[in-house]
Amino acid sequence: MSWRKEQGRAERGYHHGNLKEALLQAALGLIAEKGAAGFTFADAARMAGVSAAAPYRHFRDRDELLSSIAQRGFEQFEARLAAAWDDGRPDTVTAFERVGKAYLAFAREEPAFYNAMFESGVPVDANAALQAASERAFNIIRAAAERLAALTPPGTPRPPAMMMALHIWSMAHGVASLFSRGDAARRKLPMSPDELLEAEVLIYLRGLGFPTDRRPAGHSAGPPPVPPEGSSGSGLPPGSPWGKPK
Amino acid sequence: MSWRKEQGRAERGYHHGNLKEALLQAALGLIAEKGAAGFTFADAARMAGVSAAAPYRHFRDRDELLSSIAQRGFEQFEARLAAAWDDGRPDTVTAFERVGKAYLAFAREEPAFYNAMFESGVPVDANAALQAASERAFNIIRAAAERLAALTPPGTPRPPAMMMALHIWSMAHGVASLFSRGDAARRKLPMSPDELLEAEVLIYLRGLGFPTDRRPAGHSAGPPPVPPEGSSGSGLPPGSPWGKPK
DNA sequence: TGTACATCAGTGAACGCGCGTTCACTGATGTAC
DNA sequence: TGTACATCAGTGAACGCGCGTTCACTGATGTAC
Repeated sequence: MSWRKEQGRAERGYHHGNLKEALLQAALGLIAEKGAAGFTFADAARMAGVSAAAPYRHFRDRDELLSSIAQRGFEQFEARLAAAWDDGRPDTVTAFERVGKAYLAFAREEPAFYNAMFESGVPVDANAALQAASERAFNIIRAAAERLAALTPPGTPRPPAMMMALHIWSMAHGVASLFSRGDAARRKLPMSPDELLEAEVLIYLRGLGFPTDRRPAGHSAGPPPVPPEGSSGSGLPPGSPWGKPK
Repeated sequence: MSWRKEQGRAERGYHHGNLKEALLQAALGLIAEKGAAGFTFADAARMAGVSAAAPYRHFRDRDELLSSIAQRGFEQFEARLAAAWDDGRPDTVTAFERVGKAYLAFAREEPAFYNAMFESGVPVDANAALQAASERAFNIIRAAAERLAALTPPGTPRPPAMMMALHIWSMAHGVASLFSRGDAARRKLPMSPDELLEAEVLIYLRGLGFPTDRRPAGHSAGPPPVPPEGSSGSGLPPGSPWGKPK
């Protein structure tokens, strides 16, 4: 067919130039749209404007592409969590809460990454680079938990720092995957996921002995305290979020 | 082929007798094995020992089968949560914690149902029966949260009961989906998911003003208090559970 | 009790489809001299 | 600066596969009389 060159591929030559990157981007878009389960290698090639055989020059198979995405996701995740933590400034509790929000924000804004990282079935130990990236991300939360642990008021029983890190992780993941993901499966809520998580973390911190309705000495304005009865979320229709239709 | 009758289908006649049920069971097994994403209609037929066309007599399509499973899952889930709640006996806090454990137990023991209900992408509002079933299940948690709310010591700010219900749900779901599912994607933990969730809930309850290291007056033995530093989980290798290989 | 017949729940062959993967190939790029 | 050549990144045709779905069919069951 002599029209090959004129057809769409006109702008680029025979070589794509940056196919690996283009495939990652295409896959990311497809995952955001249909979930990691529904994404196919062939589709990614098509979206990148390339034949179905071309991706094999850059990825052994579909799984390798998927785990590359997960890895990149963990790297960006780490960066965002680290920025939110900001080494505990201005104070540990404030920074800790900010990490929780950053977690949610990531899940909301990067549903494709989040999906590939936590819901695609890619085993974290599939390859060393992926595993290292995921460890670095978790270490931000762990470091934060350790600082928090060192600060808990004496007299209050508290779990090991590692457990606290896992608590914050599961709270954030729970809220994110039930209510904050970008796809259609998420449940409807009578409040924002951020409000929900923030209140949850605040109650948790209070349970650890931190005063949360008044900031630790030396810090003025912070996130609002646990919402009292009657604030957003109450007075709304009593339907179940598991069953809320629209 | 004249051997048709003698081959495998010998025990049953031309009619299966209970194909609908057999398909549901087959699908459940397949989902447990490969996840809802990897389950196919044809596979379910094969496992039920029936031609690929037979399922169409009982289900419009794959999605209808899947949402039937989700619905049945919510029904069983409700039953287990209700049994755990036991109308708040012997006391609200104890029963509340038992609900959390029942949640985890369900996720662990019925990964296929859990998957279909929460991770398969089946929209809860796909059909009225499914939605009703999921609502009934959530209502157990909501009822428990309401009783808890009515009991919170005065003076402690607390969120609406609905929000408390969502908190317990997301904690349980977070732990379940990260650490307690039956499939290969779950992360390794330096402690049991039950311990993790129990401590999390206890700290949360303490944050609501409940005394958790000593049971409310009138109740003797209960779950252990929040584990102090040094209990299970500490002193273990400092690796990240996101990256823990084996 | 027996028979005719309607209904029902399966069969198996066929179809179109898209995927993953391989293969010999070819156009483009870069480099040695 | 020019040319020969190796290397690289794509092509497109082909393959086998399993899935979803439809179709006319047929064996089994139940029921009216």
